[in-house]
Amino acid sequence: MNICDDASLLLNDLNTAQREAVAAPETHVLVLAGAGSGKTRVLVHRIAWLLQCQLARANHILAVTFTNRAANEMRDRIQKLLGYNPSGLLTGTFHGIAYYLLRQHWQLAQLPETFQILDSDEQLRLIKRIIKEAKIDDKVFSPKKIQQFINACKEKAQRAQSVVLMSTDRETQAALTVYQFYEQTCQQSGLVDFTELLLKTYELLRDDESLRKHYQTRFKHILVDEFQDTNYLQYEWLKLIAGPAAKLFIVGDDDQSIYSWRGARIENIQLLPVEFKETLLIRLEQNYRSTKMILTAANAVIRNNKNRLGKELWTNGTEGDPLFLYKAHNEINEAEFIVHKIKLLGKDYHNNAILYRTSSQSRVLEEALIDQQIPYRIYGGMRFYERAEIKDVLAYLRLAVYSDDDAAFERIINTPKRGIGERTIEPIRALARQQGISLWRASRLLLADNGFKGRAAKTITEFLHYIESLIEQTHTLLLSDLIKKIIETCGLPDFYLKDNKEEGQRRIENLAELISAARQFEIFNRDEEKPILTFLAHATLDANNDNANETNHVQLMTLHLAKGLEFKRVFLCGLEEGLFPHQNSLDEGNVEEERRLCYVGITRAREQLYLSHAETRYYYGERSYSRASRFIREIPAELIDHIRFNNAPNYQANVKNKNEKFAIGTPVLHHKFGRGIIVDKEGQGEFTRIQVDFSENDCKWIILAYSDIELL
DNA sequence: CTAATCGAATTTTTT
DNA sequence: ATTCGATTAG
Repeated sequence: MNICDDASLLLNDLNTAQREAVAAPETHVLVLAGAGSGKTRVLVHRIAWLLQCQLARANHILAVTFTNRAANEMRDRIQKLLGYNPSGLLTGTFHGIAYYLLRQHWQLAQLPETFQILDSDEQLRLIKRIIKEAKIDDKVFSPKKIQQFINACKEKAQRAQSVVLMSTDRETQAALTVYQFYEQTCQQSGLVDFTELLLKTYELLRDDESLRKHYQTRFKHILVDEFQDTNYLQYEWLKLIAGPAAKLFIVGDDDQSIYSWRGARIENIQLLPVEFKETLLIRLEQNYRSTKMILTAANAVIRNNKNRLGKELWTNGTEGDPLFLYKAHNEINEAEFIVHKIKLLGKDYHNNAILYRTSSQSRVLEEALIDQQIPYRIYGGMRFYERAEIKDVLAYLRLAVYSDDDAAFERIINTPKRGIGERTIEPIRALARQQGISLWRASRLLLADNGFKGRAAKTITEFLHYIESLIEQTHTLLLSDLIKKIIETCGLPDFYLKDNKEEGQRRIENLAELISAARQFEIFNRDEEKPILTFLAHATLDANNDNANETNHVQLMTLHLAKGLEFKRVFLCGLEEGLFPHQNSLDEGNVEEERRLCYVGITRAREQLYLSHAETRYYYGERSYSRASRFIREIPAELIDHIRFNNAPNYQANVKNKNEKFAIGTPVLHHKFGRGIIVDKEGQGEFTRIQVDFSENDCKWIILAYSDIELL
């Protein structure tokens, strides 16, 4: 048996198309992989195939994903499949790999060895600071807009000097000025934002021929997952690192492109076969996840999009249940319906996912789940390393490792409050700007020159001494002990407690968790040469500390977060015009992306799919009324079962105005059931009982009324 | 310098 | 409704 016969075992449980992809000859391959068609499987098997057929050694292979979740999953599955962990195989996110390259070549990239990664939050803070310093009117062009502008420029590989302005209006001019200052500050403070990671490596490879040759020779096979999410810079970056010889193995699905608002270019996937001649195109259309009903619905919806490569999912699986549709009176009623159904459908709560368009929709759902005492977990929101307390402590650490880090300096100079306010900081900034030095150096200079008056001099001295003591300890203490030390001595815990007792306690617990995380890190990275730097990068690049407990919870998340996941039962809620598709997308003329989002949502379900919409819901504290989403209409009616739900035929509340006389036909508003009219009444005074029709054609609700009923 | 108060803005989110 | 930020009063 030769090696390739052995490897053919890898092909055993694959279908024809998957096999064709995995065992493809050494050319470029573009795999159009529909939802649930086993794309990760193909990717992982391809790597194993290359290794086992000895087409490549592990260090010849580069595998790129977008999220850490995907990268971790890929690594796990490769190890499971091969039975060992191939050393030298480089897998990771675009940003993770770029970071790796910059750490290797920091000198060539003209960075300090201890350069720090700036997350979007810190990037925004920095931009705001610069706007203030440059005295630019932030009402003309908001900081967020400028942040987007800068990132967009970088994603087009445009430096501040080389920006090609589309328009020369005042706003754009101002944004460009900020961009210039921002670049300067980052360079000076050794700060690299997310996009900069990619841009810097891109420039490095572009401008340094020997380095470029080195990597182009090393990587003979480059595999990319979720290619539809790449932006311009990532694509250019990829082409550069691939060079003329490397073979690309690209997996993606244009129908699941839902990140255009973040710069993802669906065109890349269409461009690839044109730019890389002799690309083998393979479609994976057999779906192993969902029932026929669900797939038919998904196909029917996505068919309404004009701009697609074309693909139709099919399955050998069962017909399955029809889709269920519930029309709710309002968002509370919708939530009650979903929770009621979940309760009815058994105790395997983790089989249920509730998906929604906007995260604000989660609150009502959460309340309904609490009300019925059903365990749940909301995904998204604040992640561990994004929490203020964690970032505060890490800023101390950053300043200790690299004192010129202005972002870290600004963050903690007066956190906790030590009486260093604007009056004191402003001269430091001025000096720093004037001399072209960091805030840290400026404050030392100013102190030496007796530039601080009275109290300021004392507090600044204390602060500088404190940081200096930390700097010394970076050489002696273990990472986790250093963090522990910082927490104990910096005064943050007391500061948090003083601000808010309960919240403060939680923050302190998180700080304890940070020490554990550092300990964990030490254990898993024993031979790490620069543990502090790597830990800090890990904290920013992989902010998720998700101890995804596989416990029995209903899962709540936005549709965006659901991509790549699957659930036995999916509740897709808030299917209303204006919400989903979202009004902003309609205004921008980007319904197709919303439709792809809907397609993603539908194809998350293995067995049952519940759709729901509410006739009215609260929106920014105001009631709004909307029609059912067009996406519901795009699903063939014969696939849909309309369901009714009668959860409160006798809703009781207290009379607010006992002597009120209610006439039949009076329009009323109820916080739970929405708008209706009084159709009947019995009794009077204190125990008046009215019957209200809250939906013209459905069931009637008898209300024993009325503190929360408003007469209209 | 800090605390309180008022007003504006509010899709989606990874790295 | 709720949050964040800027302005204003202590």
